[in-house]
Amino acid sequence: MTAKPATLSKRERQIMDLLYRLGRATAAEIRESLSGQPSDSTVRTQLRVLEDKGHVRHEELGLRFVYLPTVPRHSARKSALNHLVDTFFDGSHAKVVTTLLGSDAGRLSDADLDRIADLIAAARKGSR
Amino acid sequence: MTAKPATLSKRERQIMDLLYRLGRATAAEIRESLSGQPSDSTVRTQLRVLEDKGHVRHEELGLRFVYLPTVPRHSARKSALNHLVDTFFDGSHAKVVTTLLGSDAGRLSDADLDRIADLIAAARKGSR
DNA sequence: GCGGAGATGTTATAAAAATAACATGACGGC
DNA sequence: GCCGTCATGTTATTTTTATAACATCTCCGC
Repeated sequence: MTAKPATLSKRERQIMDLLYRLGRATAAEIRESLSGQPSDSTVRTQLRVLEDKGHVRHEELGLRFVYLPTVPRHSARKSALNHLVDTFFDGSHAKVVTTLLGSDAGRLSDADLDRIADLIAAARKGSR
Repeated sequence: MTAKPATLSKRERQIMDLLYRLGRATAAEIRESLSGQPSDSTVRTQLRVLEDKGHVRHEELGLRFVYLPTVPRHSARKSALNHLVDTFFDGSHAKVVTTLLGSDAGRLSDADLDRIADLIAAARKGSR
């Protein structure tokens, strides 16, 4: 029982990101996805540290541990998004949206566009 | 001349974020905005390390140094946004957009909404 | 021209992170 | 039942970070 600090080092952040992508993962799975070839024991140690700090918890699945973030994805992504908006987009949601819509990568389907258009219509109504 | 690693520690990230928010800043300005009360000398040392690693550079303004990121804000924010989209939104731009539009914080003005609507119209045209 | 305020440069030290060696325990065959 | 595999637990070591003391230099005003 050590607990507390809350700040994340670079490797810890990598692991947390991975967990948020995957939802949950075993030590072995995490290890495979990490850059560098960290030893198995390295990864597990870090997971234990993260657990100490309260960032992850584990469930026992059979005899292996499955790790997952303590902060639900939804909350974490909200903070992350806000932080990014403040840091790179002057706090403007609109700037992010226009950037995304303008992106050539264009990962938006017609259905997506429809849904977004609806949201905009709704937002307009609300503000009148 | 040491150079290289490229990975950012937590404090370093704080500083970089700050620089991206402000655009440029002196050691003193950065110090003021950092949590904890790091000594002046601490901050300057870290700035020098960041410079070593190639993340920031400085210009001499009179006799003081003004630090600024080497990677232009635009590029950095692109990477940051992509990373966030991949980590928390399953790689879907649409999900981010709907989240932002749905946010009660509602930082969107009518003018913003108009602009976004235009972009959507354009996107639709493009895909037909 | 001297002294101090406010910069920067250099070097040192404490704390944390990153990595891994070594030890232990639980199946699942043969 | 014994052995090897695959997990986990414990502890140690190296590297990097984080922080700051101490030294130096440059204007500016008196």
